[in-house]
Amino acid sequence: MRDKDNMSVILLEWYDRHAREMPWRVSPQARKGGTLPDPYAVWMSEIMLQQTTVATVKDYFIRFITRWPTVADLAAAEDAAVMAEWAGLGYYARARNLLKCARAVVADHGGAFPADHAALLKLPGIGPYTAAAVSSIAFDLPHAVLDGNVERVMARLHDIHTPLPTAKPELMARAEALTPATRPGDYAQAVMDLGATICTPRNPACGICPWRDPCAARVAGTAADLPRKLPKKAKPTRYGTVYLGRRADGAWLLETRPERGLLGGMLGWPGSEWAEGDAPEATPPAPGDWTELPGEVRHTFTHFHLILRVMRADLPADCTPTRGSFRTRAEFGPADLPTVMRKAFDLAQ
DNA sequence: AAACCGGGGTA
DNA sequence: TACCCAGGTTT
Repeated sequence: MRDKDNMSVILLEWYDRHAREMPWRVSPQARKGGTLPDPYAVWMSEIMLQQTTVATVKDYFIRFITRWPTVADLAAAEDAAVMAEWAGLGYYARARNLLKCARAVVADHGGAFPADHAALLKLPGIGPYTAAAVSSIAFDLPHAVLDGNVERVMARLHDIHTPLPTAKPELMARAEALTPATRPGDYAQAVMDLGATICTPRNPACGICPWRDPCAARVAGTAADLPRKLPKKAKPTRYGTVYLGRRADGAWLLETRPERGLLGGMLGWPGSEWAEGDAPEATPPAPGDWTELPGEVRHTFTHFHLILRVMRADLPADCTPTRGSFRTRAEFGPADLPTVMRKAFDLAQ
């Protein structure tokens, strides 16, 4: 029962009955018939799924694949069009690397994703996890995927109490030891599905788990407490000011943020720096009768909380801004903004 | 090795 | 409101 081949067979039998439908996925039945998914679609979905839930990704994936059906189409896209389509999904470096990677696949690989794990790893935005996911799911090569789901499943299956990230090499070794030579692509998706639907962070459904018998943590009663994690440090709060200027024709004064750093390459409102402690000095991006809006914008990023004052002004038709540029109603919609900037827009409506 | 990157869901 | 989740890149 604990034999490696039996373990994978048991999980694959469960997956054959319970595989979740996803727009980028080929069913286990179709895969048994020899159909493999489009590597471009697998890659696109895996980039979007980094740090992001399936429910959120689905709509974005459909829009991207519909608008850019092949990697060559994406490689030829305008940078600003891709960034606007990505708005709201977060971690915007992913979108910049998405384009870089598409262009590298066209330039260096003749427009076809390589199957080889090492070649995938050299592409922008593709790390160990994504390289293993693409080579296993799209090409059925036996590479072990180790995402947060698999880390949790392995920690529980083997009752590993070492906290993350220290435990990562051991969890990887366990994941590799279990990866089968037959149907490795379905196996990779199966173990991640198991973590997402049965072996969940809280309240794992051990009673209906296909690996219930061999699971060491279920026997020890420690499943819900694993994996252990090193404590994280508290988030500081930063303060800042943004300026929402509107011209009589309805155009808004916006700026494109620098390529690197927070919200890199995205549209935003001109404003002050964001700093801890006292609110930093703020200079309007154009002369005008600026008034502070009631309320404030609160937003939390990965490593700090942000509180923004929002200033509003109606600007003259001949306004010459010192920062940013006007975008007409046709050139701009709030959906093009990252969430924190859209919150400021909502406050002004 | 540690810090830097958003947004959504749940309690 | 507070807390949880989670790969890749940069420094």
